[in-house]
Amino acid sequence: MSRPGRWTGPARAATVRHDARRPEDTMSETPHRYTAQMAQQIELAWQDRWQEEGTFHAPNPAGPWAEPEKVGDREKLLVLDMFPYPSGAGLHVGHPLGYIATDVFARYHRMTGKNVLHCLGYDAFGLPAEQYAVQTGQHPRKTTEANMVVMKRQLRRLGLGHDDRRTIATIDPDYYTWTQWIFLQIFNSWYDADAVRPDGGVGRARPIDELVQEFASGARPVPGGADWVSLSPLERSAVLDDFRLAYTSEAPVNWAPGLGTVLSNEEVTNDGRSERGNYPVFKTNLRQWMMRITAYADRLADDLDRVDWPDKVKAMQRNWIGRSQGARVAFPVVGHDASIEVFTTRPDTLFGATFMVLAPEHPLVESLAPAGGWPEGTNAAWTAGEPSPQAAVAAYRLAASRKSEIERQTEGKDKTGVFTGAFATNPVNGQQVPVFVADYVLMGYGTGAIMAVPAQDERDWDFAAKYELPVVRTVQPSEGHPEDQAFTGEGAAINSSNDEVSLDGMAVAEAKATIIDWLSAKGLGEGTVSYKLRDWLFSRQRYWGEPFPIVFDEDGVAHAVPDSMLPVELPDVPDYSPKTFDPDDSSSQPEPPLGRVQEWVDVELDLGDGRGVRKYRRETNTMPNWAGSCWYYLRYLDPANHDAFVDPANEAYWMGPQAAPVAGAPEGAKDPGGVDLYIGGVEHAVLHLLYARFWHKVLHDLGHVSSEEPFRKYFSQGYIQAPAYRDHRGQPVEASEVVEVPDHSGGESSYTWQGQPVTREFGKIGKSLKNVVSPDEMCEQYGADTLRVYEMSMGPLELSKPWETRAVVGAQRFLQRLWRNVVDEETGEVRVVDAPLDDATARALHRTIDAVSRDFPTLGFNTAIARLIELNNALTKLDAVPREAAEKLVVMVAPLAPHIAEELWSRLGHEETVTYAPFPVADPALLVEDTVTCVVQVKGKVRDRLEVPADISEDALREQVLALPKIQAATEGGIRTVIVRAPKLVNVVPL
RNA sequence: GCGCAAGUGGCGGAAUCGGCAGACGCGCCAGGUUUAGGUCCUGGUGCCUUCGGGCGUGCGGGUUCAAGUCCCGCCUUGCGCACCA
Repeated sequence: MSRPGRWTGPARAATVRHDARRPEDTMSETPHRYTAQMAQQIELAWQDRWQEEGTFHAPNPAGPWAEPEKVGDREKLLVLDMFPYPSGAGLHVGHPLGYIATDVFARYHRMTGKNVLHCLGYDAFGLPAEQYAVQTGQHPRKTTEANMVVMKRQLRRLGLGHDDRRTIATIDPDYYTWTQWIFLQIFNSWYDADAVRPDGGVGRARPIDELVQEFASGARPVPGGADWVSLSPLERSAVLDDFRLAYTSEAPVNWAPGLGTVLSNEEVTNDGRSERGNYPVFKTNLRQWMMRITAYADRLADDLDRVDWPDKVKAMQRNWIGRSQGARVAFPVVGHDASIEVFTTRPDTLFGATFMVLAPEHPLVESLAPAGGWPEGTNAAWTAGEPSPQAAVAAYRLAASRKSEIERQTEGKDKTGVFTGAFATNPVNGQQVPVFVADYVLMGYGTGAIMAVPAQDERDWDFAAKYELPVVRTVQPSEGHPEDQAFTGEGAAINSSNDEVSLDGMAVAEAKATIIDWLSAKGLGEGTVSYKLRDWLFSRQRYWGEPFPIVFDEDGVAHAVPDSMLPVELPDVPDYSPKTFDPDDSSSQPEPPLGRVQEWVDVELDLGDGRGVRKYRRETNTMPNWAGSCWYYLRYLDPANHDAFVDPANEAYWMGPQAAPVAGAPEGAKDPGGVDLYIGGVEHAVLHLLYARFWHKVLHDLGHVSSEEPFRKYFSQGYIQAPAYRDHRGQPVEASEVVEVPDHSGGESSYTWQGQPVTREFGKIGKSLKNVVSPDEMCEQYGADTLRVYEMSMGPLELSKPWETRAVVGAQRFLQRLWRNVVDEETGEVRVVDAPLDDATARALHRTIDAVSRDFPTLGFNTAIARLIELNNALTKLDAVPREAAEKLVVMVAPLAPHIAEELWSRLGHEETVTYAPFPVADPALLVEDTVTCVVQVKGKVRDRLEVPADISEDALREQVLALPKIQAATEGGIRTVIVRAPKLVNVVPL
């Protein structure tokens, strides 16, 4: 290796010159020390150079930016962070944690020769952006764009190696053109549950035109039995709405008057409030846009097996989808045409069903209750003191409708209900069982009705106990099971036979299968699957979102705006604020702000459908902010493409399925493809991550993308918490103004704010706890490289950990020592020597290379930094640092602290950026030691140590150890055994 | 209540297979540089100790020559779900 011995700065290098130093440094004896000011100059200079040279531009194989010669046969790597919302408050030090981690990972892989795509855009539509605008009295476009400028500056200051050409924002018409286009793809599709997919699975999205053709030709019967040709456009539209993947329906939706908009189930907390703003949410019947995500429930659940995600997040998604196997069984109502359909996961316990329960909202409830008084012999406890079943049911339903979700919950396990006065027939044994209404059965799950089996279900047991209902055990409880409790475990079926079928003696699984077969054969029921997942409510009564590319004709039929007319631009309006109401006014109705813009709403268009120019009304709802984040990662791949949302070749290159499936995938699983590494917070586990998977699968079915999953590997990073302080009233006080008072007797420090004592806690960084630490102030006080190294050294990425500003100096000292190993602090000269490495240094260097190149790909940045510090400290102790060691160390530090690495790399005589310098490779010969310290134990406790050759034989080692004086002394009474694990350990066990 | 994850120095955290517990950093202690403070540098730093050693990875048991690591029971904290039939 031949390098200039002295730095001769290349003309274009960003290298800081002597004359750039600050006045106070000229007074000092170490004017060339790596200080915060020095770091600042270096960092800004290199950020400029990166931008000028397009250092992080990733070549595409196809599309407008095609550079196939630069792509070559390099392996690709797509590394992304979750789409950030450009907050008006700016970033705090918790935000960049993930961004820095992906950057280190991306930079490391560039040094291994991969074609790495890493970039970041802005999720700029949506409620928070709009609320911020309303608060500040400015148009959301203005505030959002201003926020993006601030955030871009903050991110740039951190030295993130993003391909800046690919920075997109959801609010750009060029972007939301394609969001609307994808919406129309979904609108114009239906889910054919019987269609065979190329991968052999069953069920996929197909164009709606194909369905229309099948209806028209008679190949597929029109639901309801009508003849397609004779249906009116409105009737056809209604039929298709039952098939489309995006459709309007009149259904109970989540209405938050305080927010002025409806919300999806995923945006409502389980205590019935809005996730954003914590407003009460009410169920109201409204015509709204829905997405048929339920069609994909199975694939969304199954395909989790093929992605590399945290188990916790997979569990959360599976839980949300809530798939359970069971059976539907019909119970005919006595003296009535109707049957009550129930869903049960325990059809094996049918013989133990002793009563039934309907949800208060169940449509049959009203007609079930017989006119007149209570049936003969009705238990007084069942009547709630009402004179008749109809009165009792009406009173109960009214009471239930007035209860909020919270009330239903806080009432806990105390079951309430009333008898409807009706009986139904248990199909397996002909027994007539009473039918109740009770709010422990939920309308939103299964069929909204259950068969109650108190012997095998705790909830039913509680209800039966309270209302004195019979209990029939149909599963033999295990020995010692209390008599007064339901038995939900495994056991042999008992009391379960009729003239045709007997389950007695069967285990649960066999009994289920047997009874389902019998029910199916008799036409009384069938095996089925039930899901918790509901269709996705997709409209919002908000201004700041993508307009729907939909117009309604005078009959009220929805029509897609033709692709050629996209985008449907969001009109600029003077009044963009949503109409909000008293948060508790459940009778209020949403009013979309776009509805106020008459001249935008009423249009005359030729949709190109042969009907010529006609009058239409535009859809005035807007899309939820999830729309933009459902596909942004695809746009990164080809942001300048005007012919397609992404060129298929670019999608296949960056995201296509890989040869080998992820670790842990089932045997023989096909790889789904997707982003190679996706890092973001776990708060999106069932929102963004589920919605994006759904859209991706639709796009896959329609042939637009080759990958089946958007995010092949997802990693959820922990949060950074910061100390927060409260005064005696419990009010947070400004954390930066708190003074620590050390306890001199060795106890814990106490804290004061403006002289008064305050208590400390650790919490989420933010305005509400007044504990914001901004990356800007860290960059100013220490430099971006120091901030990066500190954040990456705090601990494992997945853990939440406390921020400690005073500990940041440790990272700075490391970089300062690194600098000093290369640059003379007094003269600024490069001080490395062109001398060969001594043996110890060579070994230390290669051990570090080995460890670090195992840590970087597994996101073990904290341990990588520890090893780099060790090596750096070892070099510090040498009289002079050999060039080879310095250069390799600089290259290894570059992913973590890229600016100082670039500067040192340049001063060491390299003209090219260090970004693509090859990562050092460890020499295996230098990883094996000649001699090893052997630990000598007596009964498992360390008693001595011994330097031995690494290749020593077991016998020789045993002999040497037994000859040691300490061992001799310890084994005077004789030896029971000697365990030898050559060369590292010998354990002697005396008698 | 159910499910999952985690409990290691004063603090953040290290520790492929069961094989030297506490890497690295903060803090703290001592020394050096400095008029002084800070910065910076060097060294030390689990606890106890009669200086032999003893005790130590939430608690109690077990397996093993050997346990932070494996098994059983419990406690605590965090997260998720929460009448889902």
